[in-house]
Amino acid sequence: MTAIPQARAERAAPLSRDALVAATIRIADAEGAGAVTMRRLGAELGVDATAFYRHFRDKDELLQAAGDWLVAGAFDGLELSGDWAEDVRRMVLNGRRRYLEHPGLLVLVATSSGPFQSEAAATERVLDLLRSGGLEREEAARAFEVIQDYLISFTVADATALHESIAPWREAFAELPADEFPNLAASADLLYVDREARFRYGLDLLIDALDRRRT
Amino acid sequence: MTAIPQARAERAAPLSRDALVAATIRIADAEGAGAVTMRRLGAELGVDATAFYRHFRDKDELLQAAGDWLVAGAFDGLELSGDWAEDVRRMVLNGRRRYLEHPGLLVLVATSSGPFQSEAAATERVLDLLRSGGLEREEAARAFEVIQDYLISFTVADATALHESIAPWREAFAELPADEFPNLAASADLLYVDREARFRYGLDLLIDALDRRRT
DNA sequence: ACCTGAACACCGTTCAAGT
DNA sequence: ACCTGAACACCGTTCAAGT
Repeated sequence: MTAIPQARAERAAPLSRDALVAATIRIADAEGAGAVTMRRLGAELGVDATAFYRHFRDKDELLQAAGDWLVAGAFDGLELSGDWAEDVRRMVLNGRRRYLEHPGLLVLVATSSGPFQSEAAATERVLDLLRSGGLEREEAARAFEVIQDYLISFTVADATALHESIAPWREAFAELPADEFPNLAASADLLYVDREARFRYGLDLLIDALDRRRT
Repeated sequence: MTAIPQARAERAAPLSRDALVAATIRIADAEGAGAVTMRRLGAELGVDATAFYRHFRDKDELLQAAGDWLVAGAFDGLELSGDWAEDVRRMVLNGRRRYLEHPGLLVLVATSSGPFQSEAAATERVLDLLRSGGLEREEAARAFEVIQDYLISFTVADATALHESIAPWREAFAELPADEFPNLAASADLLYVDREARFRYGLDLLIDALDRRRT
């Protein structure tokens, strides 16, 4: 399976791993991570909830497959410029865009464990870029880990926050006495406004520092 | 409530919000985030599971209170040096240490939403440090957000990973053909080894870049 | 070979009844 | 005023029975 099936498959086509993964993507996109249950999956595919267990050992194995699909597309549409720092930036932002196209699925998959098959190829590609710019072996390995964690952790948090409002923060901070919280009062209009800007700011910090560590 | 009660309170003391939060901390520390259920909480305190609802509206309100306690201690034991970059580093590492003393609780609280009361004071203190070093208003606000997200996101991921082995990653990568994944093969011994080193490396990248943005 | 459906051991939460 | 206990609407998963 390489693309998301568009049609709502209410007819009872033959059940398969791919059909279950596709239904998972559809439900997570439309109704959020919490909506992906065995019973919901069965209803989506016109099948009993427990038919699932003919194709996957348990729910975690389904999430592995779904996560594998999500990560496999992390470089889709990526165009490199030849400039090292700019390309690291493009790679990360491309992955982020891909993941935010499926926020519900991302949140769902984040609860899963273990490595995805497609992670090996992704790791190889990022390591290749990092080392090609002159980052030595150990530096590249650590940079890879930090960049990966930064991308995944922040984007999962953003995907989770998509459904809840950030208004509670702003309201809670707005009510605080300015004499007791002077810095907070002075910065209140800047906090919790734009999660995309926050992500890019931190990413630029990381890349700037890495850029200076190249030999 | 400012300290963790040590005693296993099997006797039926009068139920209260503090007693429920203390039991939550104890259970999460000892048995993990998943063990904190209404029925388990009731058993811990010698009380019916539903007695809980006399003191909290729902489970999320309990997690808010527990998170508030956790964040309130983020600066406990912190000693500053007077050097700006070193102090930013100490602040973040102090919070991380505090959170990793209660990994189960951290994971549990991470599923909660909304701001904690103690976050205001913590934000004020971090903003104060950032601005005192010469970071301008907007730069300080964004730096605060990135540092906060970095600390929380990475540490939650580490706390989650504490209970699962990282061995699957290393094994999966070790089996890959070296000619197809040359960079991965060359770096396999460096990946997924030390999460603490990874955290500090990324933190140093962020602080280095911020240090150079001071005026 | 694959799917069904009852069943089990769990969740969080509500509400009438007890004291 | 506070706690109990049955009950509800959910979970993921197992297993014997169907076709």
